[in-house]
Amino acid sequence: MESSPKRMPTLDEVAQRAGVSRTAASRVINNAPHVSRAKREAVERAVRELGFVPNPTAQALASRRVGAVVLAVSSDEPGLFADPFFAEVIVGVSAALEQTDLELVLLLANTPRGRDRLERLLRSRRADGVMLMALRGDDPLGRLAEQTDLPVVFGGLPLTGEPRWYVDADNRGGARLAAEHFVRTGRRRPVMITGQLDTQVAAAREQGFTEGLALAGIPLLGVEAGDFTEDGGAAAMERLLAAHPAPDALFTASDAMAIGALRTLRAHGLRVPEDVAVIGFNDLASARHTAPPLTTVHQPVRSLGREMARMLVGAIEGDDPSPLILPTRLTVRESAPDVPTGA
Amino acid sequence: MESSPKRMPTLDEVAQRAGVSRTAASRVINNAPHVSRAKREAVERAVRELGFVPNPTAQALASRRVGAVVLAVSSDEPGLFADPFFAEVIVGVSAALEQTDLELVLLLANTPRGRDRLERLLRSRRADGVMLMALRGDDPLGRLAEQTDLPVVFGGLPLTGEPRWYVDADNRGGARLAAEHFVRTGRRRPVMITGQLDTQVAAAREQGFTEGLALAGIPLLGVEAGDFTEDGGAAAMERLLAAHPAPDALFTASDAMAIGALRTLRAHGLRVPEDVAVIGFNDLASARHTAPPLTTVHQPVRSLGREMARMLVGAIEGDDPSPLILPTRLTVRESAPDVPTGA
DNA sequence: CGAAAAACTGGAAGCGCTTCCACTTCCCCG
DNA sequence: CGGGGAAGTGGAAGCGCTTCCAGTTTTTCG
Repeated sequence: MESSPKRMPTLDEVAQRAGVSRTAASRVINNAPHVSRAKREAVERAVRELGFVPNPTAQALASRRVGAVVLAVSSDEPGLFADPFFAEVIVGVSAALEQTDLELVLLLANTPRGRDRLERLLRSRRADGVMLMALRGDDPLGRLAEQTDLPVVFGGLPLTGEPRWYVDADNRGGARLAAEHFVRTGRRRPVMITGQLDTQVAAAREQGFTEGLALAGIPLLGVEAGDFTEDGGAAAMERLLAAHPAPDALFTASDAMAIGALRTLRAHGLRVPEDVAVIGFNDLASARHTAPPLTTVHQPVRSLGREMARMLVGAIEGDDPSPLILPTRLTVRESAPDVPTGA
Repeated sequence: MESSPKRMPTLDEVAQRAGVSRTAASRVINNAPHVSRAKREAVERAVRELGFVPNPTAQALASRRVGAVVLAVSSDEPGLFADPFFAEVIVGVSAALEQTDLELVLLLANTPRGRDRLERLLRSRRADGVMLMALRGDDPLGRLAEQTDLPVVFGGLPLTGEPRWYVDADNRGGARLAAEHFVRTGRRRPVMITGQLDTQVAAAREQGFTEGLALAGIPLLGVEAGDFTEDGGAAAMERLLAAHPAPDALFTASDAMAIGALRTLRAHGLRVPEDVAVIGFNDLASARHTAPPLTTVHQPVRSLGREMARMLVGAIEGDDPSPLILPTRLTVRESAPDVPTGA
C-alpha cells in the first residue's frame, strides 16, 4: 500500500542546519515578523540547500487551517456536471483562488455515495470552506450547510430560504429581458419551457418571464417543464405544440433545452425565427452554433465562479461579505432577431 | 482570520466514553481487526452519540496518507479548461474516485503562479498522487513529475518520452479512420488543420491521417496549424484556401477548429459536404449542433478520466498498472457522409 | 490436556508543524 | 543616560490521530 515515501527534509533539519530554533525557522517560512535579518537569511539558505517544502498536512494540523476549499456540485443527474456551465464556473473559482493559497477540491455529489461524502466533509473540517451549487428543491444539504460552522457560499439561491452568503445571477431580470424582447418585436403568443419545478433558477426564470409579459398585457400561452437537457427540451416542446399549435415565441430556461426545442420545431415544419422566435438562457459556446444561432440571456458564469470564491475567502477570513446578484443581459442572435418578424 | 472553530469531539473523547483505549477506538473507526465485538459496539455507539467524525488532517499526518489526489491541467491558454473535454474527464475521474475515499483536488495551472503551485505541490506531499494533463511540448513539469516520488499518471502522452503511467486515446488510429473515410468516399484532395506543433496529440493525429492517406496513395494537399480553438481553425482554413483553392476534404485535429473552419468555408462559398467533406476530432456535444452536423473521431473521454483515476489508485496502492490506450471510432454525420460525394 | 498460534489490548512514541509564553536584547527619546 | 516599548528568541506544549510493541487472553489441535 505504500510507494517509497522517501523522507523529505523537515523544519527541524532546516532549523538545525541554519543554527536557529525551530520556532525561528517556522517564522521565516511563514514570513512572520520577529526574526532578525541574519537568521532569516540563514534559514532561507538552509531551505534552499535542503530543498525544503513545508508539509501542508502538518501545517494544517497545527494551525487549524486546512488550506483548501471545496466546490460541491450536488445533483441527481450524473451528467449535469458535463454542462459547460460548470467548467466556466471552475475557471472563475480557480482564478480567484490563485490569488490565495487555497487549494480547490472538487466534489461531484451526484450519487448517494457522493452525497454521503459531501455530508461527511461538511462535518469533518477537511476544508476551510465550501461552495455549494445546484441544490435541488428540498435538498437536505441546505440545512446541513447551516449546521456546520464552516463558511458556506451558495452558488444560486436554494429554495429553502436565503442563506447568509450566496452569489446568483439575476435570473428573474434576465428572463424579463427575454419577455420584453418578444414584446418589442411583436410576438404575441409566447410559450415557455421551464426547468425542474423544484429549483430556484427555474422558478426565477419563469417568474421573470411571466412578469415581463404581464407588464405588456400579454398572456403566457403555455408552460412545460424540461430538465435542463436537450432531450428534455425536445420533449417539452412536443407537449407544448400538442396543446398550443401556433406559438410565435419560445423562451426556455436553458440553452440546451432551446437546442432540443429547435429540433422539435424543425420536425414540425416550423421555421425559426419566422414562425417562432426562440430565446434561451446561459449563452455558453453552444448557443452560437445552433441553426439558427440562438438569442439567449447571457449570464456572467465565470464571474459567478470568481465571486463565489472571493466571497468564501472573505468569509473564511472573518469578514461578513454581502450576497451578490450578478447582472444578466440579452445576447441577440438570429433565433429571435431585433427586427419584428422577419418573414 | 478565524471563524468560530467550534471544537469537535476527538477520538480521545470517543474512547473515554466507550471505556476503551484510544488505540481500540482508532481501530474501530478504521475498521481494522483485533477489536472484540463488545468494544467495537461500544465505540460505535459513542461515535454516534458524540457525532464524531475523524479529523482528516490528523489522520493524514499520522498515517502519512493524505487522502487526496490532484488533477492538474497545465496549459498556457487561460480558457482551455473551458473546453467540455475536461468537464467530461472530470466526470470520469470523479466517478472512479467515488469508489475510494480519495478526494479530488483540481489545479488549473495556466498562469505562472499556477505552475508554481503545481510544482510546489509535486514536492510537498499535499496529495497521494497526481494526474497530469495537457502538457505542452517541452513542459518542464514532465521532468519534475519524474523526480517526485509521488505517483504521476499522464493523461495523453507527453512529447518528452513515455512515462511509466499514462492513459491516452488512440489518436493516431482515430486520425487514420478519418483518412480511410475520405478515401472510401472518393475524396482525393484532402487538407488538414493540425494543433500546436508541440503537442503529442497534434503530432499523433497528423501522423495517423497522413499514414492513412499514404496507404491509399493519396497525397495530403496541405497542412496548417491551429491552436485547438474555433478562431484558430477559421484562420488556418483561410491560409489553407489561399494555398490550395479547391480541397475536397478537411480533417481537423479538434471539433472546435472544425467549427471555425466551417465558418471560413461558408464564407468562401464552399458547400459542406458537397464541395468539401469535413471531419473533426473529439465528438463532444457541440459536434452534433454544427451546420451541418459534424462527422468526427470519437474518443471515450469519460473513460479516459475514469481510467486515469483507476490507474493512479493502483499506483498509489503499490501495484504497477500498465499504460492504457483507449480506442477511438468514427462518428459519421452529415459533414462527411458515408455516400460518395452527395452533390 | 498442553503448547503454539491467533486474537486482543493499551501505553507510548511519534507524524511535522504552529504558537503561547517568558525572557532577553535593542532602540528611541525625553 | 535611564526607562519603556518593540523586536528577537527558543523551550515546550500541543494539533488529533496512527501504529509499533510488548504483553495478555483466547483458540486451535495434535
